[in-house]
Amino acid sequence: MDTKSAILDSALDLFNAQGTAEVTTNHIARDAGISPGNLYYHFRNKAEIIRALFERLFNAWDVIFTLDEVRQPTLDDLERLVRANFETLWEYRFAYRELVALLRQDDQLKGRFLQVRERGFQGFSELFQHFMAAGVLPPTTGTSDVTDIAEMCWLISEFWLPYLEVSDREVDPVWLERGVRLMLRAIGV
Amino acid sequence: MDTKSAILDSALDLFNAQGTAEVTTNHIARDAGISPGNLYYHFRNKAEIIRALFERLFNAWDVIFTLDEVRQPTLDDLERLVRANFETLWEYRFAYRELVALLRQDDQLKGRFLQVRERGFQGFSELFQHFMAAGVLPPTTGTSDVTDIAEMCWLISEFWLPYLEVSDREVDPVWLERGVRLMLRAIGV
DNA sequence: GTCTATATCGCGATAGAC
DNA sequence: GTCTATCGCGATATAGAC
Repeated sequence: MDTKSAILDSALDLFNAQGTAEVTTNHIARDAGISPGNLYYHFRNKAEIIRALFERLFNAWDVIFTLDEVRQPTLDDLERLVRANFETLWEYRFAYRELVALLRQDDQLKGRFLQVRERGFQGFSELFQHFMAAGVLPPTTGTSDVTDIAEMCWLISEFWLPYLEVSDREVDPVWLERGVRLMLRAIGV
Repeated sequence: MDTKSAILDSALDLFNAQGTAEVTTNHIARDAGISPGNLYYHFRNKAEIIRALFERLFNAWDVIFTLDEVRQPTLDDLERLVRANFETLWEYRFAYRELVALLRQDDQLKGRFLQVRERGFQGFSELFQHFMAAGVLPPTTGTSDVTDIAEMCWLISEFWLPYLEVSDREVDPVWLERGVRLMLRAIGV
């Protein structure tokens, strides 16, 4: 049993349930079944725990957004991708709930996050180029339009879950599907 | 000079700059130029200050969303409304940055917020009915489609600013206009 | 690697004088 | 209505034994 992982598991659960500000290192240690002192053996402070959780999220993204290069992606691929992304964002829901605050508190995290996000968005935009090339999107659509659509989709991807939470709706498969549908509508299919 | 207002002004500035968790009642008192004890004469605790700031936001919304009843609204009205909403949300940007967390911490605030938001969204949806009636939107569009469009626009209204911040872009008139344009595109004009 | 014990700090909140 | 003084608490982080 890896103590470091146990700490991160507990931290994730508690952050998701109560928020990073409310959860103390003592809470995390107790939930993980270790002493507060031991926690500080594995992590220098709470910020480092948060950064480690973000790295987990980045890894999950890597898996999701690494597309099969051998064939042209389809709209089904896009749907699957968005669904997988929703599920991952739900697993790490504390992150986007508090994102602006977390990034301001930690320059190191901010830099890393922007870097990862930028790469992700670029891959996402390329998807749309593929769609145009494959004729899924009308090829007459101008470049700026494609950018608009990609950005619109990205906005939905990132904020549909917070939107549901703010609306006091259950984040369940039905509402997630609605997010997917809204995105497909944005694309115009 | 109204001390209560001075406290709220200081709190708003500090919350926007640093986040509600980082800002203590002592900070607010110092910024407002009063003693910590005096702050507690006017407000029972920090949560009450936050609720008061949300009430200010609600009032601002009231002004924005109270439409002239005598004439049919136009797309220009919609644009103006969205711009005004962006500006207000920027003035109270701490609110949507931390919204999910703030609502979970305070049931009273949560109930009030959902009530105000629900009313706002209903008024917003009615706008779209007007548009259909006035022929700005194609009348053939189904009811569920209109709901989709309204929800899409609402999502943009609420999260375009956080989206900009997460993107590390300046929240300036140019980027705000882009939000408006994205919304008009969602409507299909 | 993990524990217990503890130092240090600062926040939220109250009491009581003016 | 405003101040100063202060209590009580709990959080972060470290020291040192095992």
